[in-house]
Amino acid sequence: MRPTVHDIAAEAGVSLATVDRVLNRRPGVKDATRLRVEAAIAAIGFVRDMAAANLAKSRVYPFTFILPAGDNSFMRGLERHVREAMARPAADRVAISLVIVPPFDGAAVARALDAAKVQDPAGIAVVAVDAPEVMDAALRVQASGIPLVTLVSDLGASCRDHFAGIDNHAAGRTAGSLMRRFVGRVPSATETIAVLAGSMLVRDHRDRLEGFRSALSETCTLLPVLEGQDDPAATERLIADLLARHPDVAGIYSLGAGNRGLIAALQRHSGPRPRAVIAHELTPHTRAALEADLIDAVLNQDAGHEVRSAIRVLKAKADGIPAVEAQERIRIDIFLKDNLPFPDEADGKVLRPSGSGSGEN
Amino acid sequence: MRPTVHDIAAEAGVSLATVDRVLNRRPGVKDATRLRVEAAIAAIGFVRDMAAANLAKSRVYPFTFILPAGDNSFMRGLERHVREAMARPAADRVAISLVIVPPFDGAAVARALDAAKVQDPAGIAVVAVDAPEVMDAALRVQASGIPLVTLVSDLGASCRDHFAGIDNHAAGRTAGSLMRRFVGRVPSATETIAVLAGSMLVRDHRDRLEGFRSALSETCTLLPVLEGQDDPAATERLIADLLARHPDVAGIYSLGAGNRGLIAALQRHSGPRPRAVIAHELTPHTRAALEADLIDAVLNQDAGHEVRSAIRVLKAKADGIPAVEAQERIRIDIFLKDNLPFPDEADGKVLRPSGSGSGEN
DNA sequence: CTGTTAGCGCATTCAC
DNA sequence: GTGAATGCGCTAACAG
Repeated sequence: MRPTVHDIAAEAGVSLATVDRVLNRRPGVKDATRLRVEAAIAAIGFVRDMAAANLAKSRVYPFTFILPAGDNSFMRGLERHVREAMARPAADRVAISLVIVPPFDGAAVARALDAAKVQDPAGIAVVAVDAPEVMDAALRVQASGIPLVTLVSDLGASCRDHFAGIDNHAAGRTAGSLMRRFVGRVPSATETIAVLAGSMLVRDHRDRLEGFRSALSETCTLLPVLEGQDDPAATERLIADLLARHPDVAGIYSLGAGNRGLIAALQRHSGPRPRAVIAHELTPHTRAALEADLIDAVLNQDAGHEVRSAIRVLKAKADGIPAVEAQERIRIDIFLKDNLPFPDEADGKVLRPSGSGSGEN
Repeated sequence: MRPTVHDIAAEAGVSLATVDRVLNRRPGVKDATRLRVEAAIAAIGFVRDMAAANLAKSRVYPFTFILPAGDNSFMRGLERHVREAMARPAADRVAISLVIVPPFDGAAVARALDAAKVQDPAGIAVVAVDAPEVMDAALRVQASGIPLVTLVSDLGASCRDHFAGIDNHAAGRTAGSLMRRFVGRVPSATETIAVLAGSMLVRDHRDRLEGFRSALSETCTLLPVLEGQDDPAATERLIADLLARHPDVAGIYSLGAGNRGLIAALQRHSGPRPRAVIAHELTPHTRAALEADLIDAVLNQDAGHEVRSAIRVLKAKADGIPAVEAQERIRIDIFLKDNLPFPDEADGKVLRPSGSGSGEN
């Protein structure tokens, strides 16, 4: 049997209450006593049973998550993962309120932040829009002492406590590397590459573009960036036009959403498709396109990981624990047709089992 | 407040004990009563607090892990993750005994299995060697009612309850796809590709080779498979010889271990290196090689995920819960220089935070 | 400053 | 078949 608080108490010759005070760094213990208890803890190698502690505390962490509306598959997947976390409050003693705001609407996000603030939750997670009014609202949240985490899309580092998302510059570089390799090297000829973004107004898209450019450097010729506003219809028109105008385009990098439009355009296109098509986020659409050989690679951020990480960080911040940033880094997954995970996993509909997580998986 | 067993008891007009019997599907309850309790559970939407349940049970799961010795970096990483799990028994009420056996030694694995069996643990996890005596021992373990999980390298499906590892055929296909793309398409010319394996006697290597072949089909010419026995020195000789003999080799796929030898040979080689080099498992060596542009891509299986998954499955089996196979699938990670995770993560030395795991992750 | 006591939500003896 | 009582390891009122 592992040592318990009783064992510490016995070893140190004090009562449970004192042990608890020392354990939780609470005041009201003479230094000498504290030292004795700490010695006892070290001596018998005590490790606190967090499950029991949480049970006794019966503390709940009220968190607010703010997500954009719209039919963006990735965002809806994100929402599903949040709802999943809401559905098992048992596991982590978390009570999440979910707020959906209009997409790409800084004012709406700012209002939602202010509204959340007055509820005084133990923490807020928000898919940020890179606008001044959002930053102001974020600063107000922070000023009121509520931990704030940005999700997927970041704000300035000074306006939030943590960012739960991928390194978008690295993602862009990764896409660039793959593009270079996939397009192939035709000696002494630079290839033409097209980039499709949602909007250069959001930070993650800008970062990806920059990374992509830096990886391709002078290897290829980049056409002017197309902006589809993450809208499938607009995107389809842009891509159809591109394919018509540049039959020789060797690769397309879609760094935003609206991939349904891209896929539709590729499908409708009669000529040979570009040698390399790379997109972001594994959704039912991009998955199908991978399987149908319309897309060659998909870079993905695991929405489930991001949500769970955000929750862990918010809890840590709420408890005043510094939360090891390095451990909460979100990976950039690369998926080809051949290493697609099962639909349930990345894409998924299913809850995790009783155990822990992986992390984690 | 979430409903508790007391609420059920009140709602159904029975005692806690009866509620508990129904909850845990134990006999000794009249059908009519059982129905009433179940109705109450459904009515108030009760969900059992597993943390509290485990606390009350104070059950511990004694598990035995059997791993190969040797200086294989991947295996040592695996061992580190097992030790990590041993170090925090608090989290999952697991008590792991770790047994290290000589590598590639079927007889030793079989002996270790038999030795573990007599301890009567709640489950056994083993990095299998594909040999008849191991299968026999596995069957003996299963016959004695102890759940058995193979880790990383599988045995016949009939000899174990679960396999915690990647789909190696898919991994081979993935490598093949990447190889095809990385080598580039030189119209009307097939390229020469070399495959380096550890040994065709282990199942995962065979599976990878098969997948690789199927993905490349007639696109490339595969040289006869080199077998380095996962030994760096032998591997280095093989590769040096290969590079000398086939200066035109376009790609190398290293599907086993011993990558230090491969890397050393590439480093020493004076001429241009093959256009594409793909290896398995992210270790300090392959990571450094990726960063130094000696290797182009690394396929990886997350050892930490595998260990945690094995534990989850063993616990589920021990409790008689069927364990959702689909949720325990291990992903095939693709790493390029550009999307390398931080050292601590895949490669890592650090423990996870207090929270759950992402996934896991 | 320190100790006593009563739970947190659930499982498990034992009586009835 | 069913119920009352006790405890898992820890925290949080209260007393002292």
